[in-house]
Amino acid sequence: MNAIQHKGKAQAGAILGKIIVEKQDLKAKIKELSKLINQIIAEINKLSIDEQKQIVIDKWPEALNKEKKIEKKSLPPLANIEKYASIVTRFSPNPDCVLHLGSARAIILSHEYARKNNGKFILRFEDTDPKVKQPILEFYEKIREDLAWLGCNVDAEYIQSDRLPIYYEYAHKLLSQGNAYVCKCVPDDFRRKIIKNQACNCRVLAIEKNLERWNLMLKGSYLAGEAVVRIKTDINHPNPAVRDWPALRIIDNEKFPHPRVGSKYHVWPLYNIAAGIDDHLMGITHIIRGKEHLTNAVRQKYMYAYLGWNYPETIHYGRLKITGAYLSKSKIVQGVKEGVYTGWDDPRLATFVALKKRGITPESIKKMIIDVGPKTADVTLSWENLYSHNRKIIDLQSNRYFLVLNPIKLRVKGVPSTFKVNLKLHPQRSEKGFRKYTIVPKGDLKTATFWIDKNDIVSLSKGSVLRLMDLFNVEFENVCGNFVEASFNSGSYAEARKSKSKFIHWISQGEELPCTVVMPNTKINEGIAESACKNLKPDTIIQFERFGFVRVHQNDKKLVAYYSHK
RNA sequence: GCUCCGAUAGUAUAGUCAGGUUAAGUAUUUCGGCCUUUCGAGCCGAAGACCCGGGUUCGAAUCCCGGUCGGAGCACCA
Repeated sequence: MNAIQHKGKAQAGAILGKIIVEKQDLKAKIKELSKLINQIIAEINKLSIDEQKQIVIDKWPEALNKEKKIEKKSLPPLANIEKYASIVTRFSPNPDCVLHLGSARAIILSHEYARKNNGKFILRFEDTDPKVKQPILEFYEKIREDLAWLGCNVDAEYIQSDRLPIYYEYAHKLLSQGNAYVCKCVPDDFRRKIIKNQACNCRVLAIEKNLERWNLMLKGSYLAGEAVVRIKTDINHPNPAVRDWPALRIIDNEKFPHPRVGSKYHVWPLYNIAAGIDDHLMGITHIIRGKEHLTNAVRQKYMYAYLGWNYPETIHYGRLKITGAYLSKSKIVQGVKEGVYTGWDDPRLATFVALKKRGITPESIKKMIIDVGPKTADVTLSWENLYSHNRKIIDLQSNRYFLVLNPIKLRVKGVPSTFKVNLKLHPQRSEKGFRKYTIVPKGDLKTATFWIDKNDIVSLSKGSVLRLMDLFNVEFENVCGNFVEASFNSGSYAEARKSKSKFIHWISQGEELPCTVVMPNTKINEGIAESACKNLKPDTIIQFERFGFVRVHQNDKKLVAYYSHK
């Protein structure tokens, strides 16, 4: 058997492996077994491949039937599910930009894992930096819309800027325990010391002193930058970034008011204390976030230990990129602000609103992210992959229409009679109905006039036959000014197939509707669509045959569509 | 520089934890062919990968060590 698979030469190693798997008890005698196998193989390999085949057919006829199995792609199971009564995950964006493909992993994995395990999915806005990463009011709502579009419904929503008293309470607790201190050092001094494993002077202060400083902090006695609450960790921790991390700092609340709570607070929590406390209080069982947070987990575990909490399970996935698109919030924000992009939904961007505009379905994004899974390696996705997922979804639903770019008139002489055609809206689903056109030849020459694409007649010589799809065949004569001259050839589809004629799409003159298609690079294609497109509603995804899928954006006297992909 | 991660075809992923049933499975891509009144879909076929070097072992994609390359963190950002 093995010999046949390998062109008449059996492989000892593979056979040995197979036998051992089937009969574990032979392991002890492996050397003898190996010898035996080699002898047998030597004999078998003397035989011709046909002889080998015959033996197999005689003895094990079923062995040659290959079988194929189809597996469904799904997520690996979550770690330690059994430890928790129910699974809770969260997605926690800073509302400083719209969501984009880079966030897709956090959102879809968190949501998917929650749903798969009958758990809860929480949305938490992490808007605790009114200064450096200023939250912007419009994005709270935009993010909710993005999630809804993706089909990731949230079970609960929290906003951190509503929760400052909670963070204060725990800060107080940690200070009272002596597990945190108010540090008044200049950041540079602190850094210099901590790198050398030296505690700063504030670290050793009495608990009472620290609480006193904390009260002064809250009262507003310190200016921004003058004091910061630090969580004690291990001064000798190998990673300097872990040592005594900052938990709360002072921000000038007049200069930097918060968009939601204004100037109410000047002491703001930093990521690790806010997210750390919230994850516990909200009962998060599995944190799914980017690997840039790997050391944050280490930092937070100190705080969890002080508070007697168990740290949730974590999944730290790698960065996700897609070829040729910026997935950096700052670049997107800057580009939109400067007018480089037409808006958050500029087709060059990989924001969800842009993808939506281009007719990329949320299902396809979901499939792709689940396909990629939760591993820590960075991935660079290719658009082809996303398109392929999307195509599978929209191909089945999208109606077909004709779009003629580079229109030129085709005059067909000698059309023998009136043609009434029914063009299928979908090639595989005739139940979807038809587009109906009537072609009436005019004048003595019985002429019918159409719009066709200039590119379809470029290398044509006199006498070549073209098939107007679903209509009839014409014989090309010449190009005369703005017209392509042709004559009626026959109505036979079979003939066109047989002669391997080119099949082209067409629009009957008078049935045209101006149309522009915006490409993913913002280039604009002007052309005409068939009149049946008149009633298409915005957001509909259709396929222009021999061109590609597009999403209808506007349809008011002129059809404006965004190109998806082939 | 310090501290962590990671590396399977062009892209993505399975297999790695528990070494042998796998000369590496799947999707996409590309190329042939069939089919189809689209250059779409579908069907059939082909191409294409275990980062490198050592070690352990009868046997390594899998375990160990070293290197290379890539990424992240080292903020009073999240």
